[in-house]
Amino acid sequence: MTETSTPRGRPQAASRELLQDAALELFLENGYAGTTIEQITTRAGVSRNTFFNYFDAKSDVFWVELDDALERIPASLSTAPPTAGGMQAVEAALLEFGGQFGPGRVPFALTQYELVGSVNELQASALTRFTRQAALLADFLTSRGFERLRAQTASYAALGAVVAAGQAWADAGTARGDLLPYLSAALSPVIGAFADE
Amino acid sequence: MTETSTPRGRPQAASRELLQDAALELFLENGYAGTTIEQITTRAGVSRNTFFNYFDAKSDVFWVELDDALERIPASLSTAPPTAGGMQAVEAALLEFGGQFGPGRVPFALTQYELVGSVNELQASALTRFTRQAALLADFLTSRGFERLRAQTASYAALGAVVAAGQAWADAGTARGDLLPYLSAALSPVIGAFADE
DNA sequence: TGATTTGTTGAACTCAGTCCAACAATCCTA
DNA sequence: TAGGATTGTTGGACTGAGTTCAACAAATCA
Repeated sequence: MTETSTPRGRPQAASRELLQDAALELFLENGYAGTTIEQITTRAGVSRNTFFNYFDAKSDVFWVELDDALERIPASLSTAPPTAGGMQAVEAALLEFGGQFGPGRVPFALTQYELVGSVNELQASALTRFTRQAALLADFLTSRGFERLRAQTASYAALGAVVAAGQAWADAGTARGDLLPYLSAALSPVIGAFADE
Repeated sequence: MTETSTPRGRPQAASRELLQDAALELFLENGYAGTTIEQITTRAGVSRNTFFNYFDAKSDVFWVELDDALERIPASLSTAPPTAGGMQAVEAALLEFGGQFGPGRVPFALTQYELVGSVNELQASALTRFTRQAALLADFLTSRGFERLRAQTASYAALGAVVAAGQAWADAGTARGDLLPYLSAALSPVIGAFADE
């Protein structure tokens, strides 16, 4: 599977995890905006530029956990039976996505989602992710016979539901149980609206 | 209405319109990313810092026309008869918003919406606007008795429809007629899904 | 005339992100 | 055991948005 033999050149002095740990610590101590890339790399024991060997942007660290979960959506979509409707497949994929989170696993981005409202970099990176996923869903839906505008609208609406559910769940604080109930409640009217092809 | 008497201190050397004209010219000539604030202010005949007396960010110029139209939404919402459903009021407000655009009036942001995908500042500023409007709609819907999560989801979905319609309309190129048909097509399933209170 | 108000300017600064050339640590081959 | 190739790290210089602040300029008002 993964590369087992010893790698070729100079060994890595850092890793995504190392930098991520340093960064999240600092985000908690000084806030996202109050943390510079230099502080992150200093704590990780490498130089500033090395950061960009592992992440494209400071904001990428903010989203790592969500990104990992988002990555599986395409695979999840492709396992949908061709007999099921497009929207049902989307619903299943998004519920599978949401099923990964619970009281014991709250992605950092969600615990701090108010930040997205106030930090430019986070807004930009949030929208990047939203539009990427929307394009993914919309392509899938068009491949299932949806007309373009309808596919786009349905995708935006479904992802909007995911975001709303995530925020409501995060707002629920320590009392929150699983994300799933929030997600399926938010998703169901949207799926229903676009399901009848 | 507006201040009629002569203003007190030093007269303005610039104006939003002056800077906007200079900026949009340069955006067309060199692209958004290829235009610096300094170039804008130089063309407008003022100094760099003066730009920030009139706009909070370079990206604000990109959205001016849309911002102007968005400003009227709260007023539009408040004119809705209390007898009408919340979603009907939202639909009416968004259609009124969309009704302002046609082949003769295509906001700059829409003619160049692909840019939003590639320029960080534009992504951030786009999401700012999206969330601001969403908060507005959600507050309105909660005031009409919607439960929070439902209000948020419906707001995101409705605005998603607006965005999808705007993009589809922009994609239609010179052949496009009014925005309204696109908008009402995108909006109708969403309104229907959340209408039955 | 001088005080007040409002707007403009320049300078210095922070920080994310980019680019590039020098260098360091490893493995592989002869 | 010495080269070469490979991979990663580092430092330096740079761009450009956005912020802050103090100095200055142009107007009105008393």
